[in-house]
Amino acid sequence: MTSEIRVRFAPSPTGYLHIGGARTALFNWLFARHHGGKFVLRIEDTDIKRNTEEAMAAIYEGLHWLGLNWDEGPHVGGEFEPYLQSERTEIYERYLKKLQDAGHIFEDEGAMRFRSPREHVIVDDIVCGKIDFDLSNPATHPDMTIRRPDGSWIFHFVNVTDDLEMKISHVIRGEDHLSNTPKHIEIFRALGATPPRYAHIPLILNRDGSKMSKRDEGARVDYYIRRGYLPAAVRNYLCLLGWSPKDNREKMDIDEIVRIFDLKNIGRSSATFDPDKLHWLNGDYARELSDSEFYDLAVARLKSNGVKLDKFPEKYVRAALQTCKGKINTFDELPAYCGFYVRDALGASEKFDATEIEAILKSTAKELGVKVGAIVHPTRLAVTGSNVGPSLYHLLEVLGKEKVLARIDRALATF
RNA sequence: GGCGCGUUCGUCUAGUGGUUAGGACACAGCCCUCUCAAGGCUGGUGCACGGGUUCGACUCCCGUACGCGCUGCCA
Repeated sequence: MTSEIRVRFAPSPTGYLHIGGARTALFNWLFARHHGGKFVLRIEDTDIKRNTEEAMAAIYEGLHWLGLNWDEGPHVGGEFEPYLQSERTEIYERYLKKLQDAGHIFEDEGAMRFRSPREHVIVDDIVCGKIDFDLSNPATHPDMTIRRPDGSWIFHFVNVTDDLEMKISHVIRGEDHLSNTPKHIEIFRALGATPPRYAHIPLILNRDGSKMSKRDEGARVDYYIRRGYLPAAVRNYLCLLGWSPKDNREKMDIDEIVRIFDLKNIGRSSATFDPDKLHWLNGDYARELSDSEFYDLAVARLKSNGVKLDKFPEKYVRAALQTCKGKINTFDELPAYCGFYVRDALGASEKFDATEIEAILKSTAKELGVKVGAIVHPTRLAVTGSNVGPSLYHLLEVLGKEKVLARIDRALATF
């Protein structure tokens, strides 16, 4: 008998990876990594209507982006192949037969139903504690269908069958499944098997307390990919939703989280997703990027936005982007932030450097008896057309003497 | 409706009988400063409500309210 830790993430291919699902996957992954166990990916595509290749690709992409690699599942294979429920029909038939032979199944207008033992079922949940469910009343807990007349399978049955067949030791899933758990335990027992341990994690809600749904753009992982978030930051933020290191730490290295992750430290109440906090945390990660990492990400971002960086000398681009490093929280803010750099170009002249510019502006301000800001602001506006932006001195240096003077002249002529 | 779960600043959370109820995001002010950020400092806002138990409850028990989930031949 092995006591190997085996957990799974079993999403239905809906066309995108839900942020809540991503966190469920993350917690399973953390648990597996912490214990040196296995993280299995299983696609629950019993509902053929929405089972498409693209829908599954969205799940793979999201998990990859977050760095949640699976040890068994699609693409990587494993001892319990296949990992798509649509390809496991024979296994389900076998298990159905088993239940039938043991007298747990009856037919109802062509559908197969599981006859409940009609007892109390105690769910001993790692997060929620012991909960007593009374399933004795058929009126309130009808016998569940496990197979439709057309032969397709119902979630409860195939989910349990696969968990059993794949030797899943711990089921870590959303709390929306808590009420389903006693039914699942009934099937395990009818199959003569010991149910896995359960850990139901709190749900992630919207600002208004509603469940995050596909309608909310922030509910999809691909939204964060598109908006230029850093996967490590999103992952870190997700860890903080429902789980806590208990010592006030927030920004944490994933290796450290793996080291201390414990289901015992998962909370009981649902959490509201806070875009502001994620934005802040992402900024923290962005500021920590090395110059080259920042440069690579920035260039990729600008190019995907249609900016033709090839028209500019790399030296100029590097200098320009360098002044933006540490200023932005997400990369989708970059085009608007530094766009003026590339509207038209001019190489920086040698003597026209930041130190010199700063000295000139400061001495001029002193002569005029005004604060430096009184000069800096108009200059910035004249040169950049905006009252916000990177450090003026560096900005001017990078822009170059000729262009700067030309713009100032033009601005002055306008008034 | 029935069953289940939950309820600490606006949000994420720490806290398991005695704390000035702590941290973070957001917000406001100040400092720094060429702007914006970043950083530093300061500030306000919180234990859903009502009963118990107790010398003493945010912490334990009961109830109420509110929220969420399940109650499918969805997953």
